[in-house]
Amino acid sequence: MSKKERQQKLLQIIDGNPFVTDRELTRQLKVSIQTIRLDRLELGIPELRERMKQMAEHSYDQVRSLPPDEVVGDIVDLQLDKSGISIFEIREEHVFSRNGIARGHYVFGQANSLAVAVINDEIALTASADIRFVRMVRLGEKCIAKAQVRSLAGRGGKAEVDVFTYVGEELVFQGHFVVYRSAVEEYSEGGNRNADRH
Amino acid sequence: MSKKERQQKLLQIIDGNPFVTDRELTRQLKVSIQTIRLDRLELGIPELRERMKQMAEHSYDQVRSLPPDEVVGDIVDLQLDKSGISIFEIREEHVFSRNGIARGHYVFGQANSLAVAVINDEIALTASADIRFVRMVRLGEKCIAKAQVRSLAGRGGKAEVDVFTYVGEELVFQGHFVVYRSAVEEYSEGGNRNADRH
DNA sequence: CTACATATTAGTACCTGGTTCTAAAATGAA
DNA sequence: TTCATTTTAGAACCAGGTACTAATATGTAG
Repeated sequence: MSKKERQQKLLQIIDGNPFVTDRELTRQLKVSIQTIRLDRLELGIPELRERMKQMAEHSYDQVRSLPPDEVVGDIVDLQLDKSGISIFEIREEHVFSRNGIARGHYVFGQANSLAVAVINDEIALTASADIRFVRMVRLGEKCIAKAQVRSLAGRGGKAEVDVFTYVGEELVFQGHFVVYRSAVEEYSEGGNRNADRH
Repeated sequence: MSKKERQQKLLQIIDGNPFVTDRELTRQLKVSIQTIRLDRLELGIPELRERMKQMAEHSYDQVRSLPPDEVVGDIVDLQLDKSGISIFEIREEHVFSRNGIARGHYVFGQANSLAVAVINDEIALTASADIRFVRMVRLGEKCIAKAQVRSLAGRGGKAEVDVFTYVGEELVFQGHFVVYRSAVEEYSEGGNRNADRH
């Protein structure tokens, strides 16, 4: 095996399992530990502990900045039981890698989260929805979802919410949501805008 | 400062910054490094490197188990243009932290992904859907989605797919999806079961 | 074949951030 | 005072390295 081949293999192994020590690498590549270390040096791969530290710091930053929270999208305006607006930017993790088109359930998720948030109730649950993906949404586009409460029964009843999602002037998604309110055990998909974060 | 107070403070500091070394802690708490280590021992707090390792492994597991990929759920059976079955287990990251109920767009996403995957076409795109959350899904429950292709127009036409999602015997979700096939630029939400992973 | 360059291996000293253990000193309460 | 608890000190050891020096292999061009 040539040096290049070995270094390619080394990259693969570490990519496949970043938690591998140099000692384990000597076993897999059948070269001395010094060679492994020279290879890492040439390839700019830091030592195991540094790799773990970077991963830990990265995930720590992510946890701080990206709370995997109740809502998809930022709710920028909310008039309870009336209307609401949410903004959601399509990033790498939301699209099909092949063509850069947003995965439907994110677009749906933004609308759904907003529909639930706009209903002023301890527990609001989506019961059903009628939706249309009007045009596909691409990586980098900013989706602005606007919700309007259409009808509103009393506590324990159902509310109807229409959501229209735009990119710029263009309509990309529309949905009609039926949301149940309070203590409804039969019907599913719950949420609460006041939910404790973390 | 009493021992208890100090240990409380130590917990706070490490919670606030898991990357702190014992040496830094001696400065902040004004006790010897041995005391810090005895405190960590009593409190069951592992050493810095172990903390970093755990964080790194945790985030690595998440990345592995949660490929921000084309499909939500594991497709276990697929008869193109006919039917398909997908399994999806509701985990921590899929539920509202407050009540452990699955967020709707994951349940939707499983069904949607399956509806798109079952259509035998380079690019299949969801055009619209009519869905109902029959009962809420809770943390730990395993959703089994079954898709049936109801009608199938030729290439470039539209297909209709029904998806029923069960937890055990119970129906939790049902959806009727209209999926467009091939080179349809107007209609959105795309996917391709053969898409390159990674 | 020889000479030279490159690649590989070996070995030592040293580093961080600890653990484990023993033991001495300080502190507090009965 | 006496005894228990708490705190500090110090030494040996560990993993998983870095940094450096030096010897040995291996390949390749002339």
